[in-house]
Amino acid sequence: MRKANDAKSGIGAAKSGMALRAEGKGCHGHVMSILEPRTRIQRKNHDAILEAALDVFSQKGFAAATIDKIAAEAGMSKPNLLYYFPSKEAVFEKLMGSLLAVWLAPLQELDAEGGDPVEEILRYVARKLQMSAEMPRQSRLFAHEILDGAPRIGDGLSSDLKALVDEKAKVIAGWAASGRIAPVDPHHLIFSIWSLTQHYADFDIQVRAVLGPGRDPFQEAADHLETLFRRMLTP
Amino acid sequence: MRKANDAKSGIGAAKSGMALRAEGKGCHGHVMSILEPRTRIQRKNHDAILEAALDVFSQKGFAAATIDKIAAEAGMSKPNLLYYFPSKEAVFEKLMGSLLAVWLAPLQELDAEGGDPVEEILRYVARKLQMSAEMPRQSRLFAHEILDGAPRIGDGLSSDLKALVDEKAKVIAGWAASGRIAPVDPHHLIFSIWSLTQHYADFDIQVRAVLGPGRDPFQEAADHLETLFRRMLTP
DNA sequence: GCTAGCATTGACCAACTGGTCAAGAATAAG
DNA sequence: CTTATTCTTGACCAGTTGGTCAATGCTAGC
Repeated sequence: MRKANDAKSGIGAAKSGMALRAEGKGCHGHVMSILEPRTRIQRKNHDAILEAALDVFSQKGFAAATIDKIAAEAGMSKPNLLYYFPSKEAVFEKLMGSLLAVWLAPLQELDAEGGDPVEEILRYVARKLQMSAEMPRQSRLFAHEILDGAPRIGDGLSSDLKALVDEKAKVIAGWAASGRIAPVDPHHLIFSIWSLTQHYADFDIQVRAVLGPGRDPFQEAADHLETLFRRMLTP
Repeated sequence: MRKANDAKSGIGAAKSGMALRAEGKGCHGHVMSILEPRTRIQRKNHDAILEAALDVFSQKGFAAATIDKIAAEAGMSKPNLLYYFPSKEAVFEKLMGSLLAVWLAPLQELDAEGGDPVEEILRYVARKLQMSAEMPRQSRLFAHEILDGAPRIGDGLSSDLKALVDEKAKVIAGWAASGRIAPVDPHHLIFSIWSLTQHYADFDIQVRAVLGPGRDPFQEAADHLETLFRRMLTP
């Protein structure tokens, strides 16, 4: 089934050293599989491809996406896209890698020293919901990947992500132990926040269909989730 | 992009009348596109196909699924599968249609006369979580479809589903108005229940990766969600 | 055990997809 | 202007996929 990328770990492996030009030989193939684009035109096309890839991949997932669609969306031919990226998988992995940090930034900012812990968590919830509202494509991209069994993120989950969550779980556990928030399992609290906020991006169609026209899902969600988490966390 | 199935509404349209045998003419093609299987062997193969289809469709979604894989999983050849169903889409729609009722049954049972409203809702949450644990493939199947933009369920969302949710939202609103549960937006309460319970099935890989080995996600989730919703709903 | 219709499948086809390649167009450096 | 390098793409290829069809195996009723 799989070709030959079994223990390839996908994302994490992309940011190794290798500063110099790489493949100085002729070999017309793709210029910069790993390096950042150098010239003006390279940067433009590189960005256009990733933007188009976000659009296409986030709609129906990896399998339904075609490099033809991505290339068309980026305003270029398929061979031209493959001049910048060696394969469809490479585009996907580069995209995921470049988005992961942004996507996890709000959790990174969750800090032990931030005033009232309840407000600190509420701020995280609000930020996360705002990201669902303003970056639904990113949310759906990750949702597709996880739902597919994370075959391309792979170890990124059990290494980087787990480490970050474990770290923040300790902070939350500290708050709970000191009675500054109601007792709660920190990991599952984080799952709940992810689940509830991303639901409004990932299942947007369902939410809108059920609510009917003339309602603003994200505005209502902001109120609802603040109530929910405030009731849940206030000691 | 789409072939020619724009206003086709998918699921709802499948259960029209047409009791008789349909297509009495020779025409070797698929026996019962609409009818239930008649003979012993028809029923066996019909069921095997739908079971296999659930397996394959739920893993990577509609696009990544192939009728070859489904046929192999069902222990038959591709033409044989296409003898029972006219197309890949038909298999998918039949599957969704046959599962939708089961999937929504717990919500159907949510009743105004059921003792304490908080316990009634908690029972719904527990049942829904149990379904995620015991029927993760069904959960993922629906998740894929909604995430894809519900192109094959189509109107089912804004008609049948909306009607059911609106009905139950009224019940919940009544409970809130009479002070038997804390004030809450009924629609968003239902979204929260769906989101939190199905999260453990749809994002199972992520949950397990973050929790690490040796933990039981669904057992922990049961405790966590009971706490969450009890705190949220107790007046 | 015969036959009519049900069940099954190998072979096939057209459309599509990921990826290659050689040749030409644009561009930057001298 | 020249030219070495970078960009760009039409044409092409091999593999896959949804779906068809004619031929054959099988079963039920007689």
